[in-house]
Amino acid sequence: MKLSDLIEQYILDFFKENEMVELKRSELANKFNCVPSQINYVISTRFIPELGFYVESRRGGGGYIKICRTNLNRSDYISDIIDKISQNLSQTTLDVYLNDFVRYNILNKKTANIVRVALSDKSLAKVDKYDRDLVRSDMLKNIIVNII
Amino acid sequence: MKLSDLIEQYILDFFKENEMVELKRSELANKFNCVPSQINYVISTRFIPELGFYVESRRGGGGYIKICRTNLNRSDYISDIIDKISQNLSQTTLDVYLNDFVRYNILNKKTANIVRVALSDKSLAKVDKYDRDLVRSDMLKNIIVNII
DNA sequence: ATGATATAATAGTCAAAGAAAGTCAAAGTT
DNA sequence: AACTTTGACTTTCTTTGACTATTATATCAT
Repeated sequence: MKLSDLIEQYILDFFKENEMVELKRSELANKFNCVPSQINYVISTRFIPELGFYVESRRGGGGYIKICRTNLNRSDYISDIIDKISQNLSQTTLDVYLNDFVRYNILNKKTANIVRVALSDKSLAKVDKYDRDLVRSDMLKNIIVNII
Repeated sequence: MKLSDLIEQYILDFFKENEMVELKRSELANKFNCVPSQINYVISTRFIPELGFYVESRRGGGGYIKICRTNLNRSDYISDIIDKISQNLSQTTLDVYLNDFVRYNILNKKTANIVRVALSDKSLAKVDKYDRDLVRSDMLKNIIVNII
């Protein structure tokens, strides 16, 4: 598994117990034997506002990175999410969303997987490359609208 | 025997033990002393949904190609369907299939509906009108081999 | 004590380098 | 003609590092 995925998982594990995770960037980088900015990469690709994570941090002595998730209930989450899904949805970001949907019980694992497959680049191979992310976004939005 | 056939056989051998094979394109190319794109050729000509395979991949560091197999024999019904889904799948025909799937307990109603919405013309609005049926066909085939 | 300044300890940014896989068309085989 | 092999070029995602920005603490002058 990729380093970034490991770090993501490590952080996500905290959320099983907690609403909020506070970490020291350099410590974490140390634990995973990487440069500190790798942590920023993971956060900016996986702990995104669209999924209800918000991140605050402080530099200097005693600095920290705090990741919180807004604890929406299921129906609030659903009504919010459509607006937040941007016009462009990459395969990778879709994955991040789908994991979240499973967490919120919007889709079960099996269905999420079907959606993942249906909207994959492979399935969309015949769609113009530059339109794929647009189409994916439309599809996901339609799915969500329909669930409501 | 042709190189492509050798590679095909090599991959198929894994399936004797396993339902899923994950490989590194460049490693495999190396083992067979060929260019990496040869692997793509083998996959795209032999590991296709029509034959019960579902393929997914990822680029970048830690990338991979994952091939999953569905035992089409397990269900004559399904393999028939895949054969029947031609290159072109209209919205209407999709509906027919989906109803069948529900009847045969392959998908539950809710999931079938999600698929219906995801593959609808509305979701595919940004896809060239003349390509929609092609895309729909690819999507459904991938879904089918994936769910079994 | 007080305020000013330096120093150390953090975190952030951004672009380049790296590590895969994908595409496509030309050339080669059968 | 159909299928296979090859390779140059593209795209996607990750890792790294040099440089910047911010904050806390220590030190120094008054």
